Amino acid sequence: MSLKFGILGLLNHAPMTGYNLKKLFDKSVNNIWTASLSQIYRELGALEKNGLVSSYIEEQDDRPDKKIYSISSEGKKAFMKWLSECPETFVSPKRDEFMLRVFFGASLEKNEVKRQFEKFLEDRKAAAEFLEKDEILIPKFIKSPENEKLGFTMEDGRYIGFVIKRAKMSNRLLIQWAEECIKELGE
Amino acid sequence: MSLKFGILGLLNHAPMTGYNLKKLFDKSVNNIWTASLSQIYRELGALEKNGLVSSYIEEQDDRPDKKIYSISSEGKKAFMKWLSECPETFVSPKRDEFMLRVFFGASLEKNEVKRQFEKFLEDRKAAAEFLEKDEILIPKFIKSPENEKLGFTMEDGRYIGFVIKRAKMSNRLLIQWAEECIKELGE
DNA sequence: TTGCTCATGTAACACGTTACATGATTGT
DNA sequence: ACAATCATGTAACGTGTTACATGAGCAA
Repeated sequence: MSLKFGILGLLNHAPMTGYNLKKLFDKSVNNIWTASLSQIYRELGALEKNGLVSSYIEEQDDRPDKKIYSISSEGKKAFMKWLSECPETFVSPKRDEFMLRVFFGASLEKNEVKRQFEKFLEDRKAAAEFLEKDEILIPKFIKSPENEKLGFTMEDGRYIGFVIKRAKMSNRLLIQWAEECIKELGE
Repeated sequence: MSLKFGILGLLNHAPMTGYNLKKLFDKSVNNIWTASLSQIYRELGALEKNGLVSSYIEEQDDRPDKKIYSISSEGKKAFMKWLSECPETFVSPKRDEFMLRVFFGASLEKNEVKRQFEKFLEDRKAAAEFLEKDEILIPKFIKSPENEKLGFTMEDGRYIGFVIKRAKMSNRLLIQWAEECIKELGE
């Protein structure tokens, strides 16, 4: 239900192709919402049919032609409506495969569980490397030459900062949690 | 893909009906994996077709007859196979509507965003009440009369404890995060 | 008398994943 | 020589959500 609004929200900054949208998705909203290309194309088709976005073709000789999508005024209205109405529920569906494994851990040898936890830890530490080392910095994101045209403002930066902050905090927490679990499994 | 294993894992403790499965899901795996009744029935049908579970009917006079599902040896094998193979990726798909809102927060009035954050906070605090106040205690869960027959051991308790711990830690983190965001929006 | 619990499902729809197809350009 | 990037999609499948249908018993 929200992929729609993710797309509208990005198009609200600047018109772009489905392909571009996917790349922006991966770089920006990705911590929050994932989408595959085919999903995006399908959704764009549906949005166009409903008049929330419009498109035109930009021809290219060397590469496949581009189909550039823009948000319509209808689309802006729909986006703003969604954004401003406060949701009654804040819990989003959770489907965490690793946690399922942990839950059923007793059926497995302790050392095997431990090994899985250790791989999990590695994974989180790799993520930390990326998250903590200035790889994700709001000004960097906003002022990068590729994103310059996207019209992200400093005010956007504040909110993107909130998202990044949460990602960092969560990641640190997961590392701590995993370490404590491993320690408890250790003796 | 994992709903299947969630069901098999619970049936691995004791045979039960789809309806019971749903209730157990809600009480146990719910922090990790959500499933609706119709999903569970459909999945049980598929599992039975593939020989991973079997069922028999227990007739009742006052209430609708029960269809009780048990895990087969095939099912146990499949479950153990899944459980023991270490996943290469630990990131599960994230679709967090509230975070999407935050990401696009700049399009909204600051006070409106703040209001949404405050509702979010309330929500998390309500969850904290439940999580922190001994409502979720492993021994309580395992030794409750209703769960007695489910064959959860103390070893299960350890792992369920890990899950609960993470839920608590995450919730505390979210409260802290939301408070910091609200503070930053405050001035 | 209204709604919850028990207990089964079906059907339609929405959304997500994976695989396939096409084809030039650019970098290693 | 090989892979990645750019750029479009379609098709099939798998999973999740919502609504509907049935029907007794029990508690507020």
